[in-house]
Amino acid sequence: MQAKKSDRMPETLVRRLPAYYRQLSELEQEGLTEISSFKLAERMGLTDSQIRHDLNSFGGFGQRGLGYRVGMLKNSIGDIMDINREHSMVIVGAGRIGSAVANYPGFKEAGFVVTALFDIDPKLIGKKIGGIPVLDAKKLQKYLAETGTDIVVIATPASEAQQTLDHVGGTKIRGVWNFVPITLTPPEGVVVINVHLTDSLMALSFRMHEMDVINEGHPWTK
Amino acid sequence: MQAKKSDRMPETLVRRLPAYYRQLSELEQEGLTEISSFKLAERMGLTDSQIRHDLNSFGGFGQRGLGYRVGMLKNSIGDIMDINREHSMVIVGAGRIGSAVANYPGFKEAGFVVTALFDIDPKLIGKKIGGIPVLDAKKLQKYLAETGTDIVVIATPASEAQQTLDHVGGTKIRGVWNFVPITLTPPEGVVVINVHLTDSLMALSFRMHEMDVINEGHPWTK
DNA sequence: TAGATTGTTAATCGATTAACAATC
DNA sequence: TAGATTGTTAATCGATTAACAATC
Repeated sequence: MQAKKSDRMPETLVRRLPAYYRQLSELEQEGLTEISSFKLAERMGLTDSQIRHDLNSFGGFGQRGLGYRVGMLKNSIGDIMDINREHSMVIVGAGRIGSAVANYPGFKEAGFVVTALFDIDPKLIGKKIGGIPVLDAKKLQKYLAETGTDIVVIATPASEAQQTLDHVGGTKIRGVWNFVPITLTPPEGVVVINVHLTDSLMALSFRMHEMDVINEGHPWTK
Repeated sequence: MQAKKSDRMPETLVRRLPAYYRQLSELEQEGLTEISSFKLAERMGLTDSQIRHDLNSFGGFGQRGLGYRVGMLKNSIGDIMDINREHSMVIVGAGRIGSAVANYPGFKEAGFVVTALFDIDPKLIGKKIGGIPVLDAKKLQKYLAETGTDIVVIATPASEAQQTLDHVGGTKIRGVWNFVPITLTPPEGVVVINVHLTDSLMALSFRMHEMDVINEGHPWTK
């Protein structure tokens, strides 16, 4: 049965889940064991009502009169996001973007481990980048079939990105993390999350410009 | 006069602006000179109504009966985002995150040029990373005062990020691009855009897990 | 117990979509 | 002109906020 789109959680809520997780980790490190929706809201710049609403869309995690247990809630949200286990990733494209991702710290400590890079360039194959071996891109499908890889990171030239995604569609991979700044069409049953860093910079530029426009009292439309 | 929050464009719309720009660039490369809201919507997975609505919040760029001029619209959206000029950036923190950003291609071709990295480590000061000089972090404020730097990229250890942001608040810098996975409090008059890559990975993990949960027919709440 | 705080429903707000007159 | 497509207002949809009974 094809899942209805309405079964999926709203994007706005999904973006808040990692923020909850991060905040709860910080509270845990501070040694706090309980927190109310009101205090959590204050720290995160949300409303208490929204937090209770968000959490209750996954279940009742709190105790009336007391609030939420920090460790228990963190663990529950970890279960919901399925990050209380290790995920393995491969990076397709060992150029500058792929190298930057391979060298990026923080993924590993969050439990996302890069096991291999793939490239077509014979000068790169056999080398290591950030301690991770670069393999022949021809062997990608075989590698994915033989290993329990969870996530494919796309870091190819723009011209190759859709084709790479289509290839991945033929494997058991169901998650793709795309760094290439183009609009991709995901194969059936594959989740694609885009990281468009240049878009993020443009949004920053817009907000800076918007501030000027507002301060000058000029509306956007004449 | 303090700008009302309501003067600011909705976040959902701001996230679509770079996507419009990117799509129009692709159309331009394909040699198309006109496009209707209907065809643009089809390519982008939006509705024609939404596109007209979005564009009209900045002005009337189309011609009834004809559609939109690709080049003209791209240029107009570029003006709105203020990306029809070069932006200069400095990166604070020349560790692994800062290096990855400094080595990342694509920013430069989008007109965002990194002019310097800053670090406190004497072993790094004086070196170059991705062709960009690493300067002494003590000289950051002076550098910002003397140059026309537009954007500060924060890539410090988590413990230093808020302090770095507070320092920046005392300069003429009004845009900060933060790669550190903590919740920062922006000084008055400074726009902060966060790039939380680990959050993005967690959202991917959630969506993959959600697919399983839906397919198994298990609701999130019992 | 009394005070506190959740879980949950109803009210509000804002964003998206539909509709159509204006006009190229 | 007739057909096409915008600009713009009204209707709808969905997300956020408010309110309060349940209960720790």
